[in-house]
Formats: sequence, structure tokens, C-alpha cells
Amino acid sequence: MSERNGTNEEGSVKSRLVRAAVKLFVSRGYAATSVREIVEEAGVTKPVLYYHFQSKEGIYLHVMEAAFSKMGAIVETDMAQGGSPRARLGRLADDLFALFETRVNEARLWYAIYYGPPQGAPFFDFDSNHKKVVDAVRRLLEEGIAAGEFAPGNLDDLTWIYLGVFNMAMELRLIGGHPELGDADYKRMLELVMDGFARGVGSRR
Amino acid sequence: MSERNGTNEEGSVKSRLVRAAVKLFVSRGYAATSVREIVEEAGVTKPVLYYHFQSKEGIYLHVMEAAFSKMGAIVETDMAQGGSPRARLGRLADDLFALFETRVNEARLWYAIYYGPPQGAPFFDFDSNHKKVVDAVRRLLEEGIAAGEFAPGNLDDLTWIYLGVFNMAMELRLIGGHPELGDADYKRMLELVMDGFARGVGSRR
DNA sequence: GTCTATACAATGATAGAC
DNA sequence: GTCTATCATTGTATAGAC
Repeated sequence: MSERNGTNEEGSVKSRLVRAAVKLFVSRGYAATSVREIVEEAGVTKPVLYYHFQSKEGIYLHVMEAAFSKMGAIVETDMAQGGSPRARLGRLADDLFALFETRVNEARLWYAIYYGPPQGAPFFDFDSNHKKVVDAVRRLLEEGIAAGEFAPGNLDDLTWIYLGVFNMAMELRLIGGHPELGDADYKRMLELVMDGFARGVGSRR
Repeated sequence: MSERNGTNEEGSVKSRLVRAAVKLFVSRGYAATSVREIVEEAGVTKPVLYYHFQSKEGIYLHVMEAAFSKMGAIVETDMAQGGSPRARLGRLADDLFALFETRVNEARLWYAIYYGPPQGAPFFDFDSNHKKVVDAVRRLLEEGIAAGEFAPGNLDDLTWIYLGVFNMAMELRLIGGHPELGDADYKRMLELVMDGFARGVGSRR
């Protein structure tokens, strides 16, 4: 039963290569990581990497896709669930932040490539995934206004304010030196923002 | 008068090298940029770079310091000015955003190195500059509360919410695909946030 | 200060044996 | 599937002439 599942088995050469690539791309960046370092970390030789993936670009794309598919799955799952819009907004933030917490290191690579220079890395479509999250937040805010949980206001402004605070919480975890900022703190900040939305801060003219 | 000012003259070899390095570090990243590309872009040969700067790291540090010194200067200037705390907070955001607008490309490099893997680039002290901005915002919020412009609240929460929205505005400019987000939009969002602070959203218990 | 020419290690990738 | 051995190219950096 060596082919029981579609993905890699625990200690297989392929999965060891992926783990090594993640570790090195994350700690050094794409361009600064060499194929030699990856295969040494994985305890194999170069041709093994070129056999399983076709190139350095190939293993990079494999790593990125594996990490991002989870995010899309969370959004879809959460949007299919019930509850009040405000409660669902909080749950979505919780689940996304929990995923982020388990992959803080990968997230450093996402940020570097998404906001920064491409580093010579092949194109990866962040935007379609990012858009899923933005659309979900906007829709929940819209439903919250319709349900009377939030006061009417410019939907774009509310969306970006909410995501701005959420994003800030992630970035504070990303950089060192902010160890005291935990789950409770970011949750409290998001509740403050939603309190503001409920009281009609978004309805400024 | 070839040595009239302390910095580089307009078309000097040194300044041409700096401009070329900025352009390439910004568009490709530090690790993915080669010394050969820099000198070709500047129209000189390799030894010229090694003569003026000592290494690839040397010209990188020169580039980073030049850009960041401006940010510290803005914070210090704005903090020395008068006006109500809320008005000063708005002015600080304006001035920092204006600097950011003139250097969107450099900002991409800052984000990549600050939040992402080091790319093999030498250490650069972002945090002391970043801390200046954070401290300024926190102090203005504190003064605003003392003056009765803002309702009392958790100062850390207010600071990060404000900076989160400010930061989101910058990041939306950083990535393509959000062309419609201009000065007026981000200013309106920050005013909404300060409205919330004024009405006491931060005083949740 | 700027050039030509080059040293020399490391890079991504492959051929061919097993 | 995995190895040894090696390719051509590019990388940072320098010696030495002008």
C-alpha cells in the first residue's frame, strides 16, 4: 500500500524535499536558496530533486500551492455555515488566524513575494486567494448591515478597516519584538472595530 | 566647486550607481540582483562599484539609509509642531503617506526585507525607525485623550488599530489592482477611525 | 578613478551508470 | 529512483595598467 494516499507519505524522499524547501525558502528567500542547500538539508542528491520536481521553480510552486489551498478551503467552509453575520465574521477571523499561527514561517515568504520584488521566483497567483477573503468579509459586513447588526456605511471603507486591523495583527506576529500580542489581544481589537461599525462609525458623510 | 555639497552630484558616477542599485533591488530583490546588472545599468564597470562602495552589501546599506533618514526627519518635524492632537495625527499620516507615495518602489523592498526572509541581505535596523512612528502615534492619541478629543481607552489597541488602517492603505498601493484607492479614500478611512475613537469605541470593557 | 582581464567559488541543470 | 561526475554559466571580487 505504498500509494494509499494521493499526497506524500511521512518520511518519503519527496516530502523530505518539500519540508527542506519550505524551511530554506522561508529562512533565506527564494533567490538566496540554492538547490544544493535543499538537497543537503533533505539528505539526498541533486538529481533526486530534478526527478520529482522539474526544477527549482517546480518545487517552489508546489510549496506555495500546498499552503494556499488551505486558506481557500477555510473561507469556503466558513461561508457555508450559519449564525449571525457578526458572529460569522469573528469565526472567519479566528479560523484564518489559527491557520496563520500554524504557518507563521510560510507567511513570511508570502509577504516577501506578494508585497515585495519577485526575487526571480516564478509567478504565483496570490490575488485570487486574497480576493476570496476580501469578498467574504465584504459580504458578511453587507449581511450585517441588512440584518441591522451594523449601521449603514461605505462597504469598501468598512471592509478595508476590518482587514487592516486583522492584517496588522498578523504583521505584528510576523516581526519579532512583539511577543506579548496574543490571540486575546487581536480578538479584542477586532471586537472594538465591530463595536464601531455597530454604532455607526461607518455612516459618516 | 566639484565638492560643493556633502552628497552626490546629479550625474556623478556614484549617484548613477545608487539609482541603478535602487531600481534593481526594488524590481528584483537583493539576492536576485547581480553586481554585473547594477554596473551595466549605471553604464560603468565593476571595479567602479567596488571602489566607491566596498561591496554589494555596501551599496545596499547606502540605499536603505538614504531612504529611511527621511522618515525619521518627518516624524521629528511633525512632533515639534502645534495644533490639536487629532489634527497633528492627521498631518503626520499625510506627510508619511506623501513620502511613501514618492517612494512606492523602495517601499516594496522595505516590506520584502522587513516582513520577509532576509534574502542574504545584511542586517538593517528597521525597528528603531518603525518604533519612532509607533511612539509618535501613541503619544498623539494619549494627548488627544488627555485633551478630551478622544474617549479613554486601551492605548495599545487604539495605536494598532490606527496604524493598521494606515498600513492597509499603503499595502493597497503596494500591490497592483487597486488603482482606484487614492489619497481621499485613505484619509476618509482614517477620519472614520478617529470618529470612532472620539465616540469612545476604545472604552470597551 | 576608471579601465581590461581574470581569479575562483557557486550556481542551476544534466548525462549516464546502476 | 538514486547515484557520481560534470556541464556551461553566473556569481562576487580583485590585480594591475592607465
